[in-house]
Amino acid sequence: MIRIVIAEDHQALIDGIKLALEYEEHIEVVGEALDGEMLLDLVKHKIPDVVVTDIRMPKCDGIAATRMIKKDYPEIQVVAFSMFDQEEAILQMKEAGALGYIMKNSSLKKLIEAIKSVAKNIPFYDDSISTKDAISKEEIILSTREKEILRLVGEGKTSQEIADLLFVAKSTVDTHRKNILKKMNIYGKTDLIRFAIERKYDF
Amino acid sequence: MIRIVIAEDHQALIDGIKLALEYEEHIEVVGEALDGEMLLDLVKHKIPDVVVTDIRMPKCDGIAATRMIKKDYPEIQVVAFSMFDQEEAILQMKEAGALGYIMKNSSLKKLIEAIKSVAKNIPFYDDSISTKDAISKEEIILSTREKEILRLVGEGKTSQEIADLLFVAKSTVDTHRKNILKKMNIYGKTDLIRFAIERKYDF
DNA sequence: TTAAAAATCCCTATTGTTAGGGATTTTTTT
DNA sequence: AAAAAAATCCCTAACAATAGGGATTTTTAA
Repeated sequence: MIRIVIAEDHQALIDGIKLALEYEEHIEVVGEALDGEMLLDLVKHKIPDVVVTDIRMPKCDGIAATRMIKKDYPEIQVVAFSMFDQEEAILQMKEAGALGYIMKNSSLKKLIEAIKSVAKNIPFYDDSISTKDAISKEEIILSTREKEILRLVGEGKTSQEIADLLFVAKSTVDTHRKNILKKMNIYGKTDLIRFAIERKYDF
Repeated sequence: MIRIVIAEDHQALIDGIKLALEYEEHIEVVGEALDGEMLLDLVKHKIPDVVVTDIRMPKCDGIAATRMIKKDYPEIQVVAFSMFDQEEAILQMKEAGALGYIMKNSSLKKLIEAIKSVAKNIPFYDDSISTKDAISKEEIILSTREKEILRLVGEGKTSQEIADLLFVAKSTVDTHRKNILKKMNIYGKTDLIRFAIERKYDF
């Protein structure tokens, strides 16, 4: 379980991140801060595994906060989440000790990848060539048909409805569902509908 | 169905908004723009009902874009989604013709409320007193127990598991589920698990 | 071309949810 | 105190999904 703290000026973005992370089983948001001061306070009390922080923040900016965090808690990894194209900020953040850097145009999916990556001590710099091969990619090896069916499952369709749509037998759809469950290592506890809805943004 | 176009500098925020709106049956995202120029182009081609736009954007800012949109398409309503505490921007946006204004610290839920509100021609200014009573609130009349159970359903728990947690009989949980379905007017087509997951952010 | 992967189909059994009908007790509101 | 609302419980039937086992055909890649 990766315990993270989010520091971000914009509540809406925090909401979006939390919404995306809510369905990540291995990532738990243990705190959120709206400025650098709150962030440092939170880190002290929660001791998270990963800190995701905006660079521009009120009271104390992300770079300064990262420096202090890395000084007191070197084992905590930091992902810088910048809203701006500050190229020099990447360098400053690297110097401050951030292991991940996400650009303003990155998707939430990338952010999640970054969190997982830095948690394993693997750097993740988006839109940079230097570490592209180091990106943690646990490729989902679903076939085209399986993805198609998973999508339809996520849209709330039943096996019978999917079968009718794809002109195949219900038993075929059921078999695909079974194989998807196996590939995804979700045994019993949850059903595929939930999984499909939760992972919808990940296709 | 409210057809909307989102203009927003930050892809991650667009992702978050789309994620939240994906489960809003009455709102459809028909386009997204990363700058003001793209926005004006999109509006021309898609003619949406509502435009959600950031104020600070490359090429052409949200205020200027709003002015042009309201000039050519006065029936299109605009929700300004500002990342900054620019108090003067509210006035400028009002003058430009925006009917809604969401502050940087607003939740995505508020944004959805704003979209629904302006689509009905009702102004929505977050953190302002003037229009607070005009907020569109289709209150969900679920009881405390029902909300509690809906939340647990959304967490992927089965009726039996919920029953054990709440120290009641499974039949009680089932009855609550039935009543929730009735109150929410979801007959057959979808199941409650889906509904609960989809509305999770709305509690 | 041959082996591997993907896609197709069927069977049985169990569990879970929906949908219909009941009913009683507790709490809240008028 | 009486009426309304909320919460509790039970029954049956039907449908849907999971889990286990099989099997064949078509595609793709080595």
